Amino acid sequence: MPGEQDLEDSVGAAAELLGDRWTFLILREAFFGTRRFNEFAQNLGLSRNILSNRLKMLVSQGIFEQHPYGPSKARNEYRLAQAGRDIFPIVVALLQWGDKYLAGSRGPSIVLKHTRCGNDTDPLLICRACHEPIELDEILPTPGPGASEWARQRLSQLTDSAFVEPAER
Amino acid sequence: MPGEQDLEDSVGAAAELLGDRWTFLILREAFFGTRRFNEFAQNLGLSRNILSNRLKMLVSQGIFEQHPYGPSKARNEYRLAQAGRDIFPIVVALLQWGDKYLAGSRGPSIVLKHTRCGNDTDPLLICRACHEPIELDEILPTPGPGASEWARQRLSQLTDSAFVEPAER
DNA sequence: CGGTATCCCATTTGATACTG
DNA sequence: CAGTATCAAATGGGATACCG
Repeated sequence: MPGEQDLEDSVGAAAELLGDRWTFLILREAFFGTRRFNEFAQNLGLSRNILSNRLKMLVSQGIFEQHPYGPSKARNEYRLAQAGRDIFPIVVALLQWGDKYLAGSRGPSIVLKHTRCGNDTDPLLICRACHEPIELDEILPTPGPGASEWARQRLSQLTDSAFVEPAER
Repeated sequence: MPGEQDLEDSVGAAAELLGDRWTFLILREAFFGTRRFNEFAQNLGLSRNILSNRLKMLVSQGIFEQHPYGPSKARNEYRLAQAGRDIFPIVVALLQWGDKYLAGSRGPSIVLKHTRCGNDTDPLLICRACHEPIELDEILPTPGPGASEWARQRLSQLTDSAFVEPAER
């Protein structure tokens, strides 16, 4: 069991839930159109008991929805529900980072094509308010309504751009 | 040992590297300005041997840089290197998803303030080419230069918006 | 085909103790 | 403070066998 004050924020909770050796891969498969149990198992090469666990978890979290199909509806397809579709930005962010730092000399294995405009695209994060690109040193985390007292304390001590190289202390 | 064809893409590689129970939390701490061994240990409540392992891994991956400090430079600070700063979009994406689906009734624990424009912000993903927001059903993954033969095969079979609800098969 | 149950092994975890 | 070493316990993994 971890310390008492972790998981207070959504990063922790989301990482705890999704940050699993297989979960992201299952999700990636889903974004590639995979829907059936055996397709997941074969494409990823994971054993079926684990797949069963993960799928069950993901359904219980509202990330996948089961859709019976086939003769007498005896079988299930796993389709992304809204909570699952909303994971796409996370997958994109992982893809971009991996391409930049892990892809090796051959270059990225996957390129995202934006069918709306026809270009290969490299998604960019902007501020929804002012439409400028998000720069790390222009973002300050502040306590929100759900912040614990501990988190509130910590966050309110942050000065602007806390991560910027500090003077030697 | 997983199947033969997994980890072919950057999502898999990045998830394998970062998708760990503690790694994301350590990174989040770093984005909050934490730099010292004991600060990490205390704020996260993880045991020091594990922290030691993770930090070593993150340094070896170029995510953190060690900066000696203190009397006789005997101690190390862990600062985000460029590869580490570039993880910020992933953390933001996790935060947004977590806030939306896991935060509960109290609301998000962390709000990102864009100091440049002064607003609390909810970062948005847009296409770098046409500047329109990224919609899941307008993105098609295509094989890139580093794609394996297997990945190339699979991706080239994807039709437009593969994840969209299909007709019953 | 679409799972579930069982079993065994490798790894990881966290407590604790120790060192410079 | 900043780690490393050790170790028992829990966990997670895959193989296999089994069921509707």
